[in-house]
Amino acid sequence: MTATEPAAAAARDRRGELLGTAAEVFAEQGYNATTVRKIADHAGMLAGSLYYHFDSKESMLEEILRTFLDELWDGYDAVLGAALGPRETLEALVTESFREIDRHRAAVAIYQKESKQLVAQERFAFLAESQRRFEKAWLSTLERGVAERAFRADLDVRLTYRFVRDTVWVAASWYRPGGQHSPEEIARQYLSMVLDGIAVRE
Amino acid sequence: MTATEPAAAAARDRRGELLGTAAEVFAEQGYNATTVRKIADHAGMLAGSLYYHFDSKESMLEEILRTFLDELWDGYDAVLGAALGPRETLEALVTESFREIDRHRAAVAIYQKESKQLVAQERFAFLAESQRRFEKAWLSTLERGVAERAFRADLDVRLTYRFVRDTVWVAASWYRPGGQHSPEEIARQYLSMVLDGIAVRE
Amino acid sequence: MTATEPAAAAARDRRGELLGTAAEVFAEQGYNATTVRKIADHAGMLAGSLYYHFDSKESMLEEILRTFLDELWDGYDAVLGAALGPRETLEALVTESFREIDRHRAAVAIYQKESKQLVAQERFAFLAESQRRFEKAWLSTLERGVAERAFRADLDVRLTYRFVRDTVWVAASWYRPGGQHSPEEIARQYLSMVLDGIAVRE
Amino acid sequence: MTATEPAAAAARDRRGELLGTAAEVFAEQGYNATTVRKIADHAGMLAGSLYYHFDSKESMLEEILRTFLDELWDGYDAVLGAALGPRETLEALVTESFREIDRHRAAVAIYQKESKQLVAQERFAFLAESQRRFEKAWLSTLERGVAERAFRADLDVRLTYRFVRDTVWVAASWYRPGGQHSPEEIARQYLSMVLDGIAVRE
DNA sequence: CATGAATGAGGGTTCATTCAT
DNA sequence: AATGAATGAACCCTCATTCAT
Repeated sequence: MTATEPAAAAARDRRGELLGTAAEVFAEQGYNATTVRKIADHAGMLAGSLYYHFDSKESMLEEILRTFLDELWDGYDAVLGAALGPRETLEALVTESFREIDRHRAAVAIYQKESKQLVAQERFAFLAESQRRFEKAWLSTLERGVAERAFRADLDVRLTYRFVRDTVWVAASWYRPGGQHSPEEIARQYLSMVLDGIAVRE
Repeated sequence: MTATEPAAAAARDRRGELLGTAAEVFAEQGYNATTVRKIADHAGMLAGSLYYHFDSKESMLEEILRTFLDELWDGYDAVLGAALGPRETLEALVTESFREIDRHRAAVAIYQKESKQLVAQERFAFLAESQRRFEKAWLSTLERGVAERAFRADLDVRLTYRFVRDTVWVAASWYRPGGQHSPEEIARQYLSMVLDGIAVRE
Repeated sequence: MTATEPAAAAARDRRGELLGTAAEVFAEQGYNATTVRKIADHAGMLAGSLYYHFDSKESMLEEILRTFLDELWDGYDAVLGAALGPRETLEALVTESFREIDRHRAAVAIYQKESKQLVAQERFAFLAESQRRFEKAWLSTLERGVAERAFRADLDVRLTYRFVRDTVWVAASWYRPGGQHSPEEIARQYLSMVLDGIAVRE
Repeated sequence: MTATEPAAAAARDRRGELLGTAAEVFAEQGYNATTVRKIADHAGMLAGSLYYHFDSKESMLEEILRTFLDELWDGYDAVLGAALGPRETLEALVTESFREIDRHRAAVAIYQKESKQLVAQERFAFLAESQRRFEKAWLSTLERGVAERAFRADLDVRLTYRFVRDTVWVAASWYRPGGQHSPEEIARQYLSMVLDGIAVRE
């Protein structure tokens, strides 16, 4: 270890802190409505000072989303590589999603709200790539489930995909970490509704 | 009929057209990212000309949302006043919601994306009022359903409320009117998933 | 007399009315702060309609000021041509000025407030011409008065000119026609102060 | 003394410079006709840069007028608190006024031209307050003077108040600091006219 | 690392003016 | 004569960004 490493680690931490602050403000006010000055206020510095740490407001957004998606895919890939049955896969994906919402609430909220406009930009092409992988993972799981009679035969798979996807991620808009339900508990209840429905079985 | 009535009707139509155009652009690009010039471009006029018809960009947004909510509540009130059982009420509310998404897709999308920031403003306090009524209508329907054993006894009613609410309205982000499914058809499939779940019954 | 003359007279009257309205608004709110729309509102018509009667906002201002100055000079020329002594000339000019304030209060107020900026424009060069004649008339009267020992020998004539000029015209800013003092009465009191001062003579 | 004090002093100076520039342009062109860009041009910067120092064009105007009135009242209060006779008070007030015109020519000119419209606004209510105090100070001085036989018994005190007030302040429209007459010299001549009149005493 | 001051590109809005009806 | 709708230039202001200190 050289003497510069602790300094480098401190710098990394500062970046992380600042990104966290930025993510919170982006999530709460919307990316466009968030001024660089507001972020700086929350961080206790002046707007110009942020440019020592980051190239631009957009690069902060990019880093926030990239970090989130990298971690999300670490979790998803572990699930998808585990060779589970379709129902278990779906359960694991949903649970993993709620865990990500718990850890990256702000990033998820930003993603939900802004990704549709952002994908059009070259710089955020990685969002489209992620969406394609996401769709493929879910669709194949659902199709496998229908084929293996784990899921109902009459499902419109694309519609169901959108149903489950939205249903899970929109939760980021109201979820508050540290609330009375753990992510796993919320996942369990969501899965119960999605899998078995809310109606009483006759 | 006086001679001025056709002119007044024409003026109303023009307003309506312009609001439709504005709603589309707001929905597609986001309210903040939409410049008045973009709206004017879409309408084939200059930015300043819009101010002959409207007081401000914000007043356009307000009128779009007010018109949508007024119509929505016309439909909802009819359902709620019909004294249906809880399951039928839920079915009717969901179906009505998809009809509104069909008729006011842009307004619904705007509502979904912007209402959280907007309610903080005095001018958009009517959104909060609508949300309260909305929540009350759904919660009471769900509670009634649990009491009457139409819905499962183990439901977390608040969680279920959010689940169903989001599930329905998020559809506005991908729904395209004139597609292959009618709103009623989509409502039917959503209801099938929400009520009976996607898993095969053993 | 042809049949068109009454119509022409009516048109002249309408112009006069509109100019009177415009002058009032200009005087009250300032020329720049007065929008064409405000004038039209006061006249009970739409902004565009004014352009049937006048070429531009500026041409309204010009006509208001020209009409006022024409009448003012009619009065002044009568006084100056009457071959009075310097003190009597001064008294007559001041009295005439208060009569003009009474008749053209709005125009005088506009003149006071705006002429300094306006003279720079070609179109309003007539204001400069009027100011030159004005200055000449007053200076020569004062100089004559000093020479003939009607006015004090120690007067700084230019300073006195500005003193008397401002003192009189500024009255337009608070004068209200139809108040308790007639213009002649106000003139008398002003003259008493200007000629004899406000201090008690020992 | 800390190290930050010189910086704070420099910032104060910059504000002062900019306000001086703005006041000059406001005085010359009128508040409404003055664009923020023109001020910035005179200050050698871009329009947007002014907003680093000031909240708005209006706040610049407010600060200019407040600063002027604060200083004016410092001077007036000293005079009024000195327990002079009415004639000496009047002389001192007039002299003080010309000194203020000398120091704040631009602000006085702006005040003269704009205050009538401005008082209507909440933000400029302090102008009305100042006017009330001003009127009270002058009226009581004049009344005292009449009672103590320093001023003529036949004065219409309100009319005289307006006469003197206008007489003094209008001078700001032509006065140029650094000209051949000092403010005290001009005050002396004005007082001579106001107190003793311009006519020869018989 | 952070500040203070400035840049420059837009953004929402106003308004005198035009013109077909 | 007057209306209704539109134009286009300009205006005040915001904000991401830069940079010397």
